[in-house]
Amino acid sequence: MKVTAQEEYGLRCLLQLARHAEKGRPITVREVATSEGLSVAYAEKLLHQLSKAGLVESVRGVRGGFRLKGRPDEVSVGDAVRALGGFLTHSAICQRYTGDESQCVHNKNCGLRPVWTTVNYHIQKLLDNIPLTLLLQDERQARQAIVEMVSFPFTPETAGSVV
Amino acid sequence: MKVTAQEEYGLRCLLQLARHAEKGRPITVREVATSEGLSVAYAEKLLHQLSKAGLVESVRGVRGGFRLKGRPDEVSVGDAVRALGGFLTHSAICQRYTGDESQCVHNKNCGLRPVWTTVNYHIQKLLDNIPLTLLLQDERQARQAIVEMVSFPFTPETAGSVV
DNA sequence: TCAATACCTGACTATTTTGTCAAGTATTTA
DNA sequence: TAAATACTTGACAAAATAGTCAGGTATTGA
Repeated sequence: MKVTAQEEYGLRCLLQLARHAEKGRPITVREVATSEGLSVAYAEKLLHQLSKAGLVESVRGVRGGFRLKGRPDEVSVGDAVRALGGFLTHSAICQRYTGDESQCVHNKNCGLRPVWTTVNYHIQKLLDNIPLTLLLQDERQARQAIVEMVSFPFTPETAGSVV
Repeated sequence: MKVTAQEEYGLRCLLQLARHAEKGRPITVREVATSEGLSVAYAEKLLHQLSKAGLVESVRGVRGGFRLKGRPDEVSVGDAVRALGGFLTHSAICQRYTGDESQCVHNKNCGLRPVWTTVNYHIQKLLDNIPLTLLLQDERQARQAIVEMVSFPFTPETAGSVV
C-alpha cells in the first residue's frame, strides 16, 4: 500500500506551481527543481506528465516555464493523483496480479475485490475534496483544515498516534 | 497509489488458510500455490512472511503445512496488510522521498503530510474492521457485508462507477 | 533407521519503476 | 537574424521489487 515516487514528487511540483500562481508569469523547471531538491531532468519529466494530463500548461522560449492551468482552488489533490499514476482501481489490480495464469483465478468471484473497491472509493472521495490551496498554508493549518473538512473524530493527537 | 504484489498475493494465500481453517489439519504450500495460480516457491516466500509476522504457523514434516494462527474472525485484513508491506505511513514516505538531499526539504513543514496521515488513518480504520471471514463468502455477499459495515451511501452501482 | 514429505534459507535472476542524458524545437530579445 | 533561454522527446542507466532456485533441516511413519 504505497504512494509512488511520481505521485509524491509530482504533487510537490504541482504545489510549487500553485504557490507561484498569483505571480502571473510561469515558473521555470529549474526553479521548481531547486526548491524541491530534485534534478532538473526529473522535475522536467514530472511537469511534462502533468502537462500531458492537462493540469499544467507550458510556455516555451525565453520567459517560459510552467503554469497551473486552472485556479489553485479548483484543482484537487485527487486530480493530481489521477494524472500521476492513478488510483487503486480494482480493474488495475485484477489485470496486473494474475499469477501464472493469463487471467486471475478469482476473476469470476473474488472476495478481495470489494475491499479494494471500497478503499479506492474512500480515498478518491477524500482527495477529490482537497484543493491545492488547502495545502499551501503551513502544516498545522493544513492539518486543521483537512480535519475540519472530513468531519470525523480525528485530532492532531490521534493523527500522530496512527502514523 | 498502489497495492504491492506481496500484499495482494499474500492476502490471497492467507484467505486460503482461513478457508481451510475448520478442517483442522494444516494446508501445504503446494495446495495453496495450486489454488492461487502461483509458483510453489513464491507461495512459500509469502507464507513465510506471514509466519514471521506471527499471523500463521508452520508445521514441518510429513503431515505438515501452514495454519492460521488465530481464529479467522479475529484476524483482519488490516493485520495482513501490516504483515505484508505495511500501511502508507507518512514517516515511510518522508524517509523515502527525500529527493537529492539526505533529508526531505519539507521535513520541518510539509503541506502534504496531513494528507497522507489522513488517508492512512481512513484506510487503516477500514481494513482493521474487516475480518477474514467476511471475505470467504461469495463476492456479492462480501460486498454487501462491507457496505453495511462502513455505513455510508455506497451501493454496488456507485461502487462500479467509482472504479 | 531410512525414506518421503514439507518447511527454511539465502543467493540469484528478471521485471518494473525511477531517474538521467543528449540532441532537438520553439520563443524571445538584442 | 543570431544567441540565449526553456520546454520536448526518446533512449538509456540505476535501483527497487518481484519471483526463482538449490541445497538445507525437521518430522513422520513404515
